[in-house]
Amino acid sequence: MSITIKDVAKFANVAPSTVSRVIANNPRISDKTKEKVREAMDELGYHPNFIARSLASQSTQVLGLVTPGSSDVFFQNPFFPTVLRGLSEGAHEKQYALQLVTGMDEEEIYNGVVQMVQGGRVDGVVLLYSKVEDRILMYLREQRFPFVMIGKPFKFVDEITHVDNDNFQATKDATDYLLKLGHERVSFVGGDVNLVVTVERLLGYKNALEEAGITYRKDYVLHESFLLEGGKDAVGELMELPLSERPTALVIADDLMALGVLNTLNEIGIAVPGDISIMSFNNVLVSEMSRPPLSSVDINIFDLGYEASKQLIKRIEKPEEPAKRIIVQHNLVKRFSSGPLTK
Amino acid sequence: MSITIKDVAKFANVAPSTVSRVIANNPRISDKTKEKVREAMDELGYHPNFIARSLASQSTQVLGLVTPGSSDVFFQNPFFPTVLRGLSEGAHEKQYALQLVTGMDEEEIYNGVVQMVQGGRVDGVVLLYSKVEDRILMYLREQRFPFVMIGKPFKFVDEITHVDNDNFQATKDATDYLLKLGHERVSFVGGDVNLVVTVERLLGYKNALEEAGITYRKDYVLHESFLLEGGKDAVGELMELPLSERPTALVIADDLMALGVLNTLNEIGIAVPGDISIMSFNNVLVSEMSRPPLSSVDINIFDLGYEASKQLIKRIEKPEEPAKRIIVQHNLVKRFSSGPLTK
DNA sequence: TTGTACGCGTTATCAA
DNA sequence: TTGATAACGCGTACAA
Repeated sequence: MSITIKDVAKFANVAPSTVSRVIANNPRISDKTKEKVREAMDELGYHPNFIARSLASQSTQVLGLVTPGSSDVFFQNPFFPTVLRGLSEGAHEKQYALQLVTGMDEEEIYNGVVQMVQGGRVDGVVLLYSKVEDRILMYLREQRFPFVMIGKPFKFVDEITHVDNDNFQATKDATDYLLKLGHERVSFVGGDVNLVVTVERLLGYKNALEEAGITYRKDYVLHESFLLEGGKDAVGELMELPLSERPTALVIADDLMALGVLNTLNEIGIAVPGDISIMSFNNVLVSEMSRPPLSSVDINIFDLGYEASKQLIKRIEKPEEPAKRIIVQHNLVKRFSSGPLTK
Repeated sequence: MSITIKDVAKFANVAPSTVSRVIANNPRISDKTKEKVREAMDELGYHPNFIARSLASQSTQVLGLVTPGSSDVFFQNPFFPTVLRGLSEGAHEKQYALQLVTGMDEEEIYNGVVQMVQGGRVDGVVLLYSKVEDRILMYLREQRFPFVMIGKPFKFVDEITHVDNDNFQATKDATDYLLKLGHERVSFVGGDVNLVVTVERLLGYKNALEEAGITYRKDYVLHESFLLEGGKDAVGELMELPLSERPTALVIADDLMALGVLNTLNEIGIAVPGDISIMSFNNVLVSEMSRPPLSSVDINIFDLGYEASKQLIKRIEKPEEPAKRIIVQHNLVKRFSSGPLTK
């Protein structure tokens, strides 16, 4: 068994409660006693027991992280490590630890969240995604448990503190950019339609077309999984269109998908950006290393994570404050996968 | 305040201890009482408080995950998400949660581990790396705290349970493969020399050369960071060699580095595999999508993680069992970045 | 088979 | 400024 507060108390000839106060740096303890107690702690190699502290104070200093149901594919996406780094840094600054919900499907993850929350394992939760329908969100809301979301809530936007990009504007910017390069047949390749981010981006895309006076075509809009395979499939679908109607530019909602597209186009002998321009999202590391390097909307993933943990901690410490919407800047990074229309 | 064991006890007209026993499914409780208590739990929506349980039972059902000091670059590497997925699955099967140590540098992470361990936050720890000198490992060893390592311990190999590839043999296989293709000037591009995996791979490389009767050249061995930039720098160094002495094949210790190499070679007009063959390690997702697709040694990263959490849980539950060395299989995946010597 | 009583290591309230 | 003492919610030895 390790050294407890009682051992320190005995050693320093004070009461356990006094030791506790020294740990909390309570101003009503004399400097002399503090000194004495701290020496005792050092001498004995005392470390506070977090579990006991949590039980007594009803707070754990731990944040729970919730990934979408398909956590296997989510982990694969370079988005995840970066957002995690941001979360980690934000949490660390305030001495919070990070705990992951494990589980293979949505059901398991839901149960994991309930256990975490009811079991008092965490003080708050970060949802690393935003879905159109979400049991987990509904549950947390019902419980009035502190949580923040990365992304835009589908409902209750001004009740839920969330950290998001302006995905509508970002996609509009991306689309505008391609339109200004002279492209008129611009296609949108989005991810899972159950994700709010997909919905928002699609709206931004449509809006850009509209303002440019270009008719929206349903067969120019594709939805695939946020992965390499998704990119391949997308190309297949577009190539079914008659040659004269094929898009000359693509807005792709994720770099990995874009990589898939790039490779598939390469295989069938279509040049980028010669025949087709590509603009994608996230600006992860690999986007720089593809052939050609991808033009991509940098959404500052690290900041999304960093802000999320900061906001959650605020929410835990001051639950009465109103919900906030934090917008993280985006900016277009133009590389070589996009260029002016050549024909 | 939420429902406690006492509320359930009152509701079901039994003692709190009886409820506790029902939760533990103690065989000495009659089926009738169990039934009654379970109904009460359902009725009241009872969920056990993990913190209280942890304090009483001195166990948390949480595993701690420790990344190397440079966690920012570690997170970037596609190795991380995959190993995490494995860890998560292994932990979830046994109802363990995962907690991350946060911290920006080695010092902070060390402190995080000490807090985690002394604070009783976790039942065991997984080290996701193996370094030549490691305070954290020394600390855990001194404390006799349950931990496992992914990779091969530099010291105390048969005292520490670890999950590893046979990196010596894997690199030997990779090198042999290139030698058999006719290459004689084979270079080795390794990662951080403080990592044991780098040391092991270098030994395997040397051994393969030796058995093939090829003299080892120091200037054919490079050490860079496990990232894209590392790959670029490596090419720079090799190009300083006189043309006739430049290697015709490269063994590269990481796919990301290999990607960097690939791109840099491409920029300066050197063909792969025409002029230089490349064989790399890890076989992460992007290796398939590069131009040309990378030949890579698949080290089954998921299994490394999965086995690690399984072994750690065993170790927690049966601390008296002897340490084990678990070897995860590797296999060469031949794609298009490697080919026969052409001159 | 079930209940009583205590301990786990803290924090917090109330006196002194 | 400090010390008793009672929570916090659960597990378990011992008693019944």
